[in-house]
Amino acid sequence: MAYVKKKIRQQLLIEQVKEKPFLTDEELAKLLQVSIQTIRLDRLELGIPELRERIRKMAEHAQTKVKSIEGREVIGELIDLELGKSGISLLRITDDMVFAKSQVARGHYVFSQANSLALAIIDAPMAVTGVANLKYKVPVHVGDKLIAKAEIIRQRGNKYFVWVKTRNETQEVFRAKFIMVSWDEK
Amino acid sequence: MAYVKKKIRQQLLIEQVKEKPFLTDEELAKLLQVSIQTIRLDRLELGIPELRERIRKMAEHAQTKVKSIEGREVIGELIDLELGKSGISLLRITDDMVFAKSQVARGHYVFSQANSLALAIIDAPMAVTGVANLKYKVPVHVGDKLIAKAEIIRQRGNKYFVWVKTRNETQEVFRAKFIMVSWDEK
DNA sequence: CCTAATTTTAGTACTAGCTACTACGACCAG
DNA sequence: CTGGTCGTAGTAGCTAGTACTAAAATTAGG
Repeated sequence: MAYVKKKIRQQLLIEQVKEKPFLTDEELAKLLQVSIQTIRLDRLELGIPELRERIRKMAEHAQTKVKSIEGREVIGELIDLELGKSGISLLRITDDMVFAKSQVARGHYVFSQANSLALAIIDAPMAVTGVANLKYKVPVHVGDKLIAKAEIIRQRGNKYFVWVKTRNETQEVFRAKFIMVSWDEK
Repeated sequence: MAYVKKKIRQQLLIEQVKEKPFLTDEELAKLLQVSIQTIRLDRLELGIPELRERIRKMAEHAQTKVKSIEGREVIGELIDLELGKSGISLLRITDDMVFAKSQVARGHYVFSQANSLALAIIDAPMAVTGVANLKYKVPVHVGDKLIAKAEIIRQRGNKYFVWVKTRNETQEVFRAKFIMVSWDEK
């Protein structure tokens, strides 16, 4: 009987910590109606770190997250790249990229993948987007793996005409035409 | 002389804490070649909270930040909104939005502001982007305040035609035409 | 150069929120 | 009734501090 109780309590503990990571052992003990020592033992058994560790990890995670967004020149993962010709990138849609209500991906993530890929395949030190024509064909959902294929179809002076087609597992979801403009440092 | 030194040291302290918030007083003392007590006094004077407080605030911030990104339907700050008609949003370009090399803003930030604003002004429970035509007129730099003005110019069934014009302080930098598609839950 | 003020360092007592450990009593099953 | 699991209790020790007092060092002013 007590054996079962323990498991239930530990389950509750896991839930509590997940929901409210800022609770001290003392507060957890009061919540679960046991002594502090029991909480500590449970944490030890379950491998739950102490309050300070939990908070520190959250803060560290938040920091590295910010940095990784900063340093990322390409949205998504570059799978293949032939500079001056074509490129392929992959982006997995996570739940923070979609609208809470509809679970449909925000348009700018799909755009960002295509746009940054279009930029990446251009063989020039610096370039910016000049013009873009986009067509969203099918809504994209959480879990979808978006594969964007970009191709330079024409080059005229410092202007590059790039086509990007994005597919999920089953169909084409997005299409874009970019005119990218490059320039050398003056 | 020492009066100046103190100010310099406190300035260094502020920078250090800003850059690496995970340093203890002891580590800071070693870095700045003074005793722990001096660091504590400086923190007291400067109103810098202790390590644990700093970390806790970061973690709390990270938590609310995750939620606010989820909840953030609009990139930038909504300044004005007339549902079904028009809207204005402001986005300040920070250094993590630009290319390190050229200091020019990545195209997708400008797009995201416009796209999310176009979406926000539509008076429907759910909508997605269908088609977009973009024109980047002038490169945008760090510090620029982008003011995007969106206007619904035509509505045909569940299709909304939206124009967005984005200016910085001096000129129009971006222009977009969107066709947004709305739908009711089925 | 000496004194006064400022700045820095040293040290103590106390705190939260723990870990790691030992010890004891309750309960329950075979 | 004896062994094993559980929960509880309590101690020592830790980190990274606060809050305080006091002394030493430095510096500026006269």
